[in-house]
Amino acid sequence: MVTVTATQGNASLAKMLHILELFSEAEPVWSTAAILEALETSRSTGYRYIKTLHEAGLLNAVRNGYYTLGPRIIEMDLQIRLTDPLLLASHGVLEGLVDRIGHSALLCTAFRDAVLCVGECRAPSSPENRFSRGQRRPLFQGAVSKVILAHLPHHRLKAVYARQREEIEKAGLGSTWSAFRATLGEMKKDGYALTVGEFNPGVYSVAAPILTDQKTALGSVGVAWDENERRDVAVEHAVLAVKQAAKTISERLKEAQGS
Amino acid sequence: MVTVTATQGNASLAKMLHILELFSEAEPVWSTAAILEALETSRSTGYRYIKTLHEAGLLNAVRNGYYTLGPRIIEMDLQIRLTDPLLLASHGVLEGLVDRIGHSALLCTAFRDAVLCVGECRAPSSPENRFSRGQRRPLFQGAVSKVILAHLPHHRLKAVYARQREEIEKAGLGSTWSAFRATLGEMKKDGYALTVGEFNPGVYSVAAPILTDQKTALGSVGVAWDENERRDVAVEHAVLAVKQAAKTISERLKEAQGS
DNA sequence: GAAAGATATCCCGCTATTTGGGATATAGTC
DNA sequence: GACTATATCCCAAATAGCGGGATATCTTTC
Repeated sequence: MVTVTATQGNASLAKMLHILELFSEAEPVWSTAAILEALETSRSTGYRYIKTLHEAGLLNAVRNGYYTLGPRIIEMDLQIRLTDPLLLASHGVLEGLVDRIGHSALLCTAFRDAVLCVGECRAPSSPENRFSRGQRRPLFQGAVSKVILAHLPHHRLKAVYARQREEIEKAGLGSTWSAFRATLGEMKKDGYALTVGEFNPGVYSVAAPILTDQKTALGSVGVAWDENERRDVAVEHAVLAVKQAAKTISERLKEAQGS
Repeated sequence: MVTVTATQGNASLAKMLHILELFSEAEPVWSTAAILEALETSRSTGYRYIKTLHEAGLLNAVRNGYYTLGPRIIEMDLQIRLTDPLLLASHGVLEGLVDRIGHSALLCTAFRDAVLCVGECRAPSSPENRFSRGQRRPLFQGAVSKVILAHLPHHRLKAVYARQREEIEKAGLGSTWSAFRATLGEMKKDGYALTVGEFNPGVYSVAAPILTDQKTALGSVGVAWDENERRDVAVEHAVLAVKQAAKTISERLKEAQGS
């Protein structure tokens, strides 16, 4: 677990928010006692934090003294779904991709030093997978991630490299800054990324960047399919379709920006 | 807008969280300046709050000095979707309802003095409506709400009545506590609620409660259709199907509880 | 329906923490 | 690579949160 770094001065604020980080798929329900222990604070303070979060709707009391993440989160996610320009601009496009390629499509965006899936459209045949909205993915594996990485703004990229030099080398993206930039430059020139079995074994993935006017990435669109699935889809065809989809979304975003 | 009541002692904590309440469908993007003004606090403090929320991922920096709700919310919503017992227990059931009735189905739960939609399954013909996951609905209008209200635990109901006496009377649920209880008792006996055009004009709605062992509501399932849509579905049929669905979900929850 | 057992809130002096105004550093723009 | 706007840092003062214990509220049990 990554501890949220409270820069200075507002330790209690960050500490309170840290409670939200405790909840996971494996441990979705926390007792007050467990929260208090995890916080390493006095009973009073812990209860106060819990109460505040509860009043804000970010925590939900289930049975006696047990909490889960709260309903306000569900509400706020809807608020985002209704207003996120990226998501709105992709309406219909993902569906179109699925129709054309026959495999599941994904919409992603950068989040910290990772990539977050914000939209998806599953192919009819496709099994329930782990690529739903809200899924976090590593920044250095998989086509949707790599293609975003390649189109990150200058300084963002530099900051990422400083923090993740080791991971970047491990992912085979270059052992020096210039090698790293060269690898990404190649991808940038192609305008798409293709990976095989990086994030999930045996899974093909093709992705293209959604770009601003300044040619930096707002996100990416991609399709993925298992190597054991029907292979009659030419990779080139997928590349074209994905690039087309990305372009459509990019242009819609520019329009929305203008209005 | 309902101001979150900070009980005591932790005003700054609540104030920070209040920033999240600023964002709405109508105003999804806020400038730092506007946030600072809304907070009525010093520049330093406001920036600190924003920074803390930003570090927690609850705020997202878009362009220079402008924020939207952050990606962590999307992640946490997934975390809830993957673990919420109510939602998990309803998997397949909503789809079954839609197949049987031919109209859109809804899964709801109580939240503060309102009802929150947490799941939906739209009928193929059904238009994009406003009943998605995350939508808040009044507690005193519409079948899904009323049926939850009728099965609220004793003290919850009393508290609600104290706060919302006026609204309750306006909704025709009774002008005294005993009349209110009588109205709800009727509904409780029936085991379902039927409303016509309460929340949305011209919309029929049938709902049944999802109950615990103690016969208090964890939520409700319902179906809704426009009066102008195909009317060949007998209301009685819908009632039976909805009650059946609610029963199935209730039983699944008990099983899950036990294991 | 009333009592026992938990769970959460309140009280209030103390002191650590946040506060806030201005200077400074960073990021984004041209 | 220089400029403007945005965000962070610095530090003294004091406010507002902290914590230990008592109390109130809710839940369960008989």
